[in-house]
Amino acid sequence: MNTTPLVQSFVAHFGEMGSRWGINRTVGQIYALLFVSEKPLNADEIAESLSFSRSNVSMGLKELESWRLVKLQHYPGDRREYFSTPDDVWAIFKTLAEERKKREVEPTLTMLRGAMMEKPASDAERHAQQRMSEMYQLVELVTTWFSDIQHMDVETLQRLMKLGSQVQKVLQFTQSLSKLTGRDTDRE
Amino acid sequence: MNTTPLVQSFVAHFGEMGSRWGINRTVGQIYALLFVSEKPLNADEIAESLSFSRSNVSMGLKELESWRLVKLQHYPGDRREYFSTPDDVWAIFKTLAEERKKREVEPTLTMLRGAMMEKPASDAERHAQQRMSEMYQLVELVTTWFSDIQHMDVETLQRLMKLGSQVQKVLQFTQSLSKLTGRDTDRE
DNA sequence: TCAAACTTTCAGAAATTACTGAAAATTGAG
DNA sequence: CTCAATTTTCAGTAATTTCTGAAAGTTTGA
Repeated sequence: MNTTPLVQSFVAHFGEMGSRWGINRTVGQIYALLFVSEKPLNADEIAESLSFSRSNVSMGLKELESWRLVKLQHYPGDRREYFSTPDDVWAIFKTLAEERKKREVEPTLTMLRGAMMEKPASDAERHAQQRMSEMYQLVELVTTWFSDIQHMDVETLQRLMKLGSQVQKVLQFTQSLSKLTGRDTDRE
Repeated sequence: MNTTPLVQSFVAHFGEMGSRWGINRTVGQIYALLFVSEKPLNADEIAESLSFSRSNVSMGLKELESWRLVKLQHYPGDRREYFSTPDDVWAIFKTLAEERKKREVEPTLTMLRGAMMEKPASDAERHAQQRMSEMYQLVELVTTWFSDIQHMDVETLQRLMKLGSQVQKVLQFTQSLSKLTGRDTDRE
């Protein structure tokens, strides 16, 4: 496997970023390599390209599978497993967001809910609960919204994106409109 | 410093989550403690509460300062520095998003721009550049949109949030409206 | 059922990251 | 300016995470 300097710098960048993220260097690099590869790669090809041990690649792929970020396929007459990333970048983004939500956001919300249920034993606890509740509301707000977006198709999304800061104007407009029509656009 | 079990579990959770994030356990715990604390704390109080060495707290606070997540204040007649987190959770969220963008997104975009400028030397490179360009567009789209949201005030934001999945409907509605009025709501 | 082809597991080694205590630097009151 | 209070730095150690090679496990075709 010959990797060109172009691909190499991309792969290296993902390695560095990966470790700044929760993901480790190896995993980041494997992902980057698969992302730009023209065709699916098997574990040995990956190991050779990145100069990792075969077992390290196996671990990395397992991790990527747990994130649902790689596709696995077979070729007739070849028993090896070939890996690739999904083509649609938006789909990749959605998967990533979903997975992070499950791993990072949900446990936090659960913990906060638990803490908020406790009877406060002091002024300090009352204050702590108040703060936790503020955090809870924000996180819920953001994730709800995020999941709404997640269910949009690419075209709608791109239109919404292009709309950009006008979202605010649109919002104000629909609100004043709802007063006229009497139909509330607000969920409350 | 006596920390109640309620606060302790909150702090512990942030420690664990912190390491799953890019931030280390110590930093996560210090932040959590400050977040729920009724009043600003000095470094010694933090060190005692969390049983960290004084120097570790110093490092952690420095890191939090670099993320602009803590406020520093002084009390008359007391030379020690007292730390707290901003009150407004939305402001905290914005700061965090801004900082992550600067540290993680910008460098990636720069790298991608660079790679995309290169003259492709092969079919494989052409394909790699195509993929990078797809990634670039997605990241730009999401960050542009994010920064639009960042500039909204809390009230508008909360209305938008409550609107939720109806955003899609609103969007479709405004689009059909623009055909009637001839005024394009689209930036393109 | 066997054996070759391939993948996974795992204990220990290597590398990285976090933490501490001691010492240096800074700060501000007198 | 001096000195005590406070904070920061940093070299060394501890803890954690990553990576490897060897061995065990699995799959499939003959």
